[in-house]
Amino acid sequence: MHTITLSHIQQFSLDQTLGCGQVFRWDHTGDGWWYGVVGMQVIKIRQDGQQLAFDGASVPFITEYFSLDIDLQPILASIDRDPFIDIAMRQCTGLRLIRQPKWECLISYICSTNSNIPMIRRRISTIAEQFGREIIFEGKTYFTFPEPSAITCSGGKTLADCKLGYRTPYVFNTASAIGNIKQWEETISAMPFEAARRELMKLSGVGPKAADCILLFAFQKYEAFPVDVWIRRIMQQHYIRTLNTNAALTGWEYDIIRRFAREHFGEYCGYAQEYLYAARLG
DNA sequence: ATCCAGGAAAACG
DNA sequence: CGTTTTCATGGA
Repeated sequence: MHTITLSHIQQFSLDQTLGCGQVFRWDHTGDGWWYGVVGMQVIKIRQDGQQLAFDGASVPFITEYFSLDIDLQPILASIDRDPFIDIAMRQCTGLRLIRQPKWECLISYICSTNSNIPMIRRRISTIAEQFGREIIFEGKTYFTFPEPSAITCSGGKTLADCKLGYRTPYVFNTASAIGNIKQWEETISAMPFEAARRELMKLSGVGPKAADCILLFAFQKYEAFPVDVWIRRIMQQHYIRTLNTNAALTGWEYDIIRRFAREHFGEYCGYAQEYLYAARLG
Protein backbone atom coordinates (compact mmCIF):
# COMPACT_ATOMS: atom_id res chain seq x y z
CA MET A 1 0.00 0.00 0.00
CA HIS A 2 1.26 3.47 -0.94
CA THR A 3 0.14 6.82 0.34
CA ILE A 4 0.23 10.39 -0.90
CA THR A 5 -0.27 13.23 1.51
CA LEU A 6 -1.85 16.17 -0.25
CA SER A 7 -0.78 19.60 0.83
CA HIS A 8 -3.56 21.58 2.46
CA ILE A 9 -3.77 23.98 -0.48
CA GLN A 10 -3.81 21.18 -3.04
CA GLN A 11 -7.47 20.77 -3.84
CA PHE A 12 -8.41 17.23 -4.76
CA SER A 13 -11.57 15.18 -4.38
CA LEU A 14 -11.31 11.55 -5.45
CA ASP A 15 -15.09 11.18 -5.46
CA GLN A 16 -15.69 14.25 -7.60
CA THR A 17 -12.90 13.30 -9.98
CA LEU A 18 -13.90 9.69 -10.53
CA GLY A 19 -17.64 10.22 -10.23
CA CYS A 20 -18.20 13.18 -12.54
CA GLY A 21 -18.59 11.10 -15.69
CA GLN A 22 -15.28 11.79 -17.42
CA VAL A 23 -14.07 8.21 -17.00
CA PHE A 24 -15.97 4.93 -17.22
CA ARG A 25 -13.78 2.24 -15.71
CA TRP A 26 -13.96 2.94 -11.96
CA ASP A 27 -16.33 1.55 -9.34
CA HIS A 28 -16.66 2.35 -5.69
CA THR A 29 -17.45 -0.19 -3.06
CA GLY A 30 -19.40 1.87 -0.61
CA ASP A 31 -16.74 1.64 2.11
CA GLY A 32 -14.65 4.35 0.49
CA TRP A 33 -12.55 2.31 -1.90
CA TRP A 34 -12.48 2.89 -5.65
CA TYR A 35 -11.37 0.08 -7.99
CA GLY A 36 -10.37 0.72 -11.57
CA VAL A 37 -8.40 -0.73 -14.46
CA VAL A 38 -5.88 1.70 -15.89
CA GLY A 39 -3.59 0.43 -18.60
CA MET A 40 -2.29 -3.00 -17.59
CA GLN A 41 -3.03 -2.65 -13.90
CA VAL A 42 -5.88 -2.78 -11.41
CA ILE A 43 -5.78 0.08 -8.94
CA LYS A 44 -7.58 0.46 -5.63
CA ILE A 45 -7.59 3.84 -4.02
CA ARG A 46 -9.32 5.78 -1.27
CA GLN A 47 -9.16 9.27 0.16
CA ASP A 48 -9.32 10.20 3.82
CA GLY A 49 -9.00 13.93 4.09
CA GLN A 50 -5.56 14.87 2.80
CA GLN A 51 -4.48 11.23 2.59
CA LEU A 52 -4.62 9.13 -0.56
CA ALA A 53 -4.06 5.44 0.06
CA PHE A 54 -3.73 3.14 -2.92
CA ASP A 55 -2.43 -0.13 -4.26
CA GLY A 56 -1.62 -1.40 -7.73
CA ALA A 57 0.26 1.65 -8.95
CA SER A 58 3.25 3.77 -8.03
CA VAL A 59 3.21 7.24 -6.51
CA PRO A 60 4.41 8.86 -9.74
CA PHE A 61 1.76 7.04 -11.74
CA ILE A 62 -1.08 8.18 -9.46
CA THR A 63 0.29 11.71 -9.42
CA GLU A 64 0.36 11.80 -13.20
CA TYR A 65 -2.99 10.05 -13.74
CA PHE A 66 -4.94 12.36 -11.43
CA SER A 67 -3.01 15.46 -12.57
CA LEU A 68 -1.88 16.08 -8.98
CA ASP A 69 1.22 17.77 -10.39
CA ILE A 70 -0.94 20.61 -11.73
CA ASP A 71 -1.54 23.67 -9.58
CA LEU A 72 -5.31 24.10 -9.75
CA GLN A 73 -5.48 27.52 -8.11
CA PRO A 74 -4.63 29.67 -11.15
CA ILE A 75 -6.79 27.52 -13.40
CA LEU A 76 -9.80 27.84 -11.14
CA ALA A 77 -9.21 31.55 -10.74
CA SER A 78 -9.10 31.99 -14.51
CA ILE A 79 -12.43 30.25 -15.22
CA ASP A 80 -14.30 31.76 -12.27
CA ARG A 81 -15.82 34.43 -14.47
CA ASP A 82 -19.43 34.70 -13.27
CA PRO A 83 -21.74 33.76 -10.38
CA PHE A 84 -23.13 30.69 -12.11
CA ILE A 85 -19.83 28.93 -12.74
CA ASP A 86 -18.81 29.96 -9.25
CA ILE A 87 -21.69 27.98 -7.76
CA ALA A 88 -20.84 24.96 -9.91
CA MET A 89 -17.20 25.15 -8.83
CA ARG A 90 -18.13 25.34 -5.14
CA GLN A 91 -20.41 22.35 -5.56
CA CYS A 92 -17.68 20.20 -7.10
CA THR A 93 -14.64 21.28 -5.11
CA GLY A 94 -11.61 19.15 -5.84
CA LEU A 95 -12.71 17.95 -9.27
CA ARG A 96 -9.70 17.43 -11.50
CA LEU A 97 -9.43 16.38 -15.13
CA ILE A 98 -7.77 12.99 -15.40
CA ARG A 99 -5.04 12.05 -17.86
CA GLN A 100 -6.80 9.09 -19.39
CA PRO A 101 -5.19 6.45 -21.59
CA LYS A 102 -5.69 7.90 -25.05
CA TRP A 103 -6.69 4.91 -27.12
CA GLU A 104 -9.21 3.71 -24.53
CA CYS A 105 -10.59 7.23 -24.24
CA LEU A 106 -11.03 7.40 -28.00
CA ILE A 107 -13.08 4.21 -28.15
CA SER A 108 -14.99 5.16 -24.99
CA TYR A 109 -16.32 8.35 -26.52
CA ILE A 110 -17.11 6.65 -29.82
CA CYS A 111 -19.26 4.38 -27.67
CA SER A 112 -20.80 7.32 -25.83
CA THR A 113 -22.88 8.82 -28.62
CA ASN A 114 -26.62 9.22 -28.08
CA SER A 115 -26.36 7.19 -24.90
CA ASN A 116 -26.07 7.54 -21.14
CA ILE A 117 -23.30 6.89 -18.67
CA PRO A 118 -24.43 3.47 -17.36
CA MET A 119 -24.75 2.20 -20.93
CA ILE A 120 -21.35 3.56 -21.91
CA ARG A 121 -19.77 1.87 -18.91
CA ARG A 122 -21.33 -1.43 -19.85
CA ARG A 123 -20.07 -1.20 -23.42
CA ILE A 124 -16.48 -0.47 -22.42
CA SER A 125 -16.39 -3.29 -19.90
CA THR A 126 -17.91 -5.69 -22.42
CA ILE A 127 -15.25 -4.81 -24.99
CA ALA A 128 -12.61 -5.41 -22.31
CA GLU A 129 -14.13 -8.77 -21.35
CA GLN A 130 -14.26 -9.87 -24.98
CA PHE A 131 -10.83 -8.76 -26.14
CA GLY A 132 -8.78 -7.65 -23.13
CA ARG A 133 -6.34 -9.48 -20.92
CA GLU A 134 -7.53 -11.02 -17.68
CA ILE A 135 -6.17 -9.75 -14.39
CA ILE A 136 -6.91 -11.25 -10.99
CA PHE A 137 -6.84 -8.71 -8.20
CA GLU A 138 -7.81 -9.54 -4.64
CA GLY A 139 -9.50 -12.68 -5.94
CA LYS A 140 -11.68 -10.82 -8.43
CA THR A 141 -11.37 -10.84 -12.21
CA TYR A 142 -10.75 -7.68 -14.20
CA PHE A 143 -9.93 -7.08 -17.86
CA THR A 144 -7.56 -4.63 -19.49
CA PHE A 145 -8.73 -2.56 -22.42
CA PRO A 146 -7.57 -4.27 -25.65
CA GLU A 147 -5.15 -2.95 -28.23
CA PRO A 148 -6.58 -2.13 -31.69
CA SER A 149 -5.14 -5.33 -33.15
CA ALA A 150 -7.01 -7.41 -30.58
CA ILE A 151 -10.26 -5.93 -31.85
CA THR A 152 -9.54 -6.15 -35.57
CA CYS A 153 -7.98 -9.59 -35.46
CA SER A 154 -10.49 -11.14 -33.08
CA GLY A 155 -10.32 -14.88 -33.47
CA GLY A 156 -13.99 -15.82 -33.51
CA LYS A 157 -14.92 -13.35 -30.85
CA THR A 158 -16.67 -10.57 -32.59
CA LEU A 159 -17.49 -6.98 -31.83
CA ALA A 160 -21.10 -7.64 -32.68
CA ASP A 161 -21.51 -9.38 -29.31
CA CYS A 162 -20.64 -6.19 -27.45
CA LYS A 163 -24.07 -4.56 -27.89
CA LEU A 164 -22.64 -1.41 -29.36
CA GLY A 165 -25.56 -1.01 -31.74
CA TYR A 166 -24.82 1.17 -34.75
CA ARG A 167 -21.47 2.08 -33.16
CA THR A 168 -20.01 -1.37 -33.94
CA PRO A 169 -18.62 -0.44 -37.37
CA TYR A 170 -17.30 2.86 -35.98
CA VAL A 171 -15.21 1.05 -33.40
CA PHE A 172 -14.00 -1.51 -35.91
CA ASN A 173 -13.12 1.10 -38.55
CA THR A 174 -11.27 3.26 -36.05
CA ALA A 175 -9.40 0.29 -34.61
CA SER A 176 -8.36 -0.57 -38.17
CA ALA A 177 -7.32 3.00 -38.95
CA ILE A 178 -5.09 3.30 -35.88
CA GLY A 179 -2.13 1.15 -36.77
CA ASN A 180 0.61 2.19 -34.39
CA ILE A 181 -0.87 3.59 -31.19
CA LYS A 182 2.31 5.35 -30.08
CA GLN A 183 2.60 7.12 -33.39
CA TRP A 184 -1.07 8.12 -33.41
CA GLU A 185 -0.85 9.50 -29.87
CA GLU A 186 2.26 11.49 -30.57
CA THR A 187 0.85 12.92 -33.79
CA ILE A 188 -2.30 14.23 -32.11
CA SER A 189 -0.39 15.42 -29.04
CA ALA A 190 1.96 17.50 -31.16
CA MET A 191 -0.85 19.31 -32.96
CA PRO A 192 -2.45 22.54 -31.81
CA PHE A 193 -6.04 22.22 -30.64
CA GLU A 194 -8.04 22.94 -33.80
CA ALA A 195 -5.77 20.82 -36.01
CA ALA A 196 -5.90 17.93 -33.55
CA ARG A 197 -9.67 18.27 -33.48
CA ARG A 198 -9.95 18.07 -37.27
CA GLU A 199 -7.58 15.09 -37.29
CA LEU A 200 -9.61 13.17 -34.71
CA MET A 201 -12.82 13.87 -36.62
CA LYS A 202 -11.42 11.99 -39.61
CA LEU A 203 -11.90 8.80 -37.60
CA SER A 204 -15.07 6.82 -38.00
CA GLY A 205 -17.58 7.64 -35.27
CA VAL A 206 -15.74 10.72 -34.03
CA GLY A 207 -17.68 13.96 -34.45
CA PRO A 208 -17.28 17.34 -32.73
CA LYS A 209 -18.48 16.20 -29.31
CA ALA A 210 -16.40 13.01 -29.11
CA ALA A 211 -13.33 14.84 -30.45
CA ASP A 212 -13.65 17.53 -27.79
CA CYS A 213 -14.04 14.96 -24.99
CA ILE A 214 -11.01 12.99 -26.17
CA LEU A 215 -8.87 16.11 -26.47
CA LEU A 216 -9.92 17.27 -23.02
CA PHE A 217 -9.77 14.00 -21.09
CA ALA A 218 -6.83 12.28 -22.77
CA PHE A 219 -4.73 14.92 -24.51
CA GLN A 220 -4.92 17.72 -21.95
CA LYS A 221 -6.12 20.19 -24.58
CA TYR A 222 -8.00 22.36 -22.12
CA GLU A 223 -9.44 24.69 -24.79
CA ALA A 224 -11.87 21.91 -25.68
CA PHE A 225 -15.46 22.57 -24.63
CA PRO A 226 -17.58 19.48 -25.33
CA VAL A 227 -21.26 20.33 -25.85
CA ASP A 228 -23.74 17.60 -24.98
CA VAL A 229 -27.46 17.98 -24.30
CA TRP A 230 -26.82 19.02 -20.68
CA ILE A 231 -24.17 21.61 -21.46
CA ARG A 232 -26.29 22.94 -24.27
CA ARG A 233 -29.26 23.47 -21.95
CA ILE A 234 -27.07 25.13 -19.34
CA MET A 235 -25.45 27.43 -21.89
CA GLN A 236 -28.80 28.36 -23.40
CA GLN A 237 -30.38 29.15 -20.06
CA HIS A 238 -27.52 30.95 -18.37
CA TYR A 239 -25.12 32.26 -21.00
CA ILE A 240 -26.59 32.60 -24.50
CA ARG A 241 -30.26 33.43 -24.04
CA THR A 242 -30.73 34.17 -27.73
CA LEU A 243 -30.03 30.53 -28.59
CA ASN A 244 -33.28 28.99 -27.53
CA THR A 245 -34.13 26.15 -29.83
CA ASN A 246 -34.93 22.63 -28.75
CA ALA A 247 -34.31 21.00 -32.11
CA ALA A 248 -31.32 18.74 -32.68
CA LEU A 249 -28.01 20.46 -32.03
CA THR A 250 -26.68 21.80 -35.31
CA GLY A 251 -23.07 22.23 -36.28
CA TRP A 252 -23.21 26.02 -36.28
CA GLU A 253 -24.96 26.04 -32.88
CA TYR A 254 -22.25 23.79 -31.47
CA ASP A 255 -19.60 26.18 -32.76
CA ILE A 256 -21.34 29.25 -31.35
CA ILE A 257 -21.48 27.62 -27.92
CA ARG A 258 -17.90 26.39 -27.85
CA ARG A 259 -16.48 29.66 -29.16
CA PHE A 260 -18.51 31.65 -26.64
CA ALA A 261 -17.14 29.41 -23.88
CA ARG A 262 -13.57 29.77 -25.15
CA GLU A 263 -13.98 33.58 -25.02
CA HIS A 264 -15.84 33.70 -21.73
CA PHE A 265 -13.91 31.17 -19.65
CA GLY A 266 -10.54 31.45 -21.37
CA GLU A 267 -7.93 28.88 -22.30
CA TYR A 268 -9.05 26.48 -19.54
CA CYS A 269 -12.71 26.50 -20.64
CA GLY A 270 -12.59 22.70 -20.65
CA TYR A 271 -12.25 22.80 -16.88
CA ALA A 272 -15.27 25.10 -16.74
CA GLN A 273 -17.20 22.66 -18.88
CA GLU A 274 -16.50 19.79 -16.52
CA TYR A 275 -17.60 21.75 -13.47
CA LEU A 276 -20.79 22.79 -15.24
CA TYR A 277 -21.43 19.22 -16.34
CA ALA A 278 -20.65 17.68 -12.96
CA ALA A 279 -22.88 20.15 -11.10
CA ARG A 280 -25.63 19.91 -13.74
CA LEU A 281 -27.44 22.87 -12.25
CA GLY A 282 -30.72 23.55 -14.06
C1' DA B 1 -46.07 3.11 -25.95
C1' DT B 2 -43.06 7.17 -26.05
C1' DC B 3 -39.13 9.62 -24.80
C1' DC B 4 -34.47 10.13 -23.54
C1' DA B 5 -29.32 9.49 -23.19
C1' DG B 6 -21.73 12.93 -22.78
C1' DG B 7 -24.10 12.18 -31.41
C1' DA B 8 -22.49 10.91 -35.89
C1' DA B 9 -23.21 9.29 -40.63
C1' DA B 10 -25.97 8.96 -44.43
C1' DA B 11 -29.61 10.69 -47.14
C1' DC B 12 -31.89 14.48 -48.79
C1' DG B 13 -33.21 18.73 -51.29
C1' DC C 1 -24.01 23.14 -49.69
C1' DG C 2 -26.70 23.11 -45.01
C1' DT C 3 -30.52 20.47 -43.08
C1' DT C 4 -33.19 16.26 -41.82
C1' DT C 5 -33.42 11.30 -40.97
C1' DT C 6 -31.71 7.17 -39.42
C1' DC C 7 -29.17 4.35 -36.47
C1' DA C 8 -29.22 0.18 -31.76
C1' DT C 9 -29.77 -0.14 -27.02
C1' DG C 10 -31.92 -0.19 -22.54
C1' DG C 11 -33.93 2.52 -18.69
C1' DA C 12 -37.56 5.58 -17.18
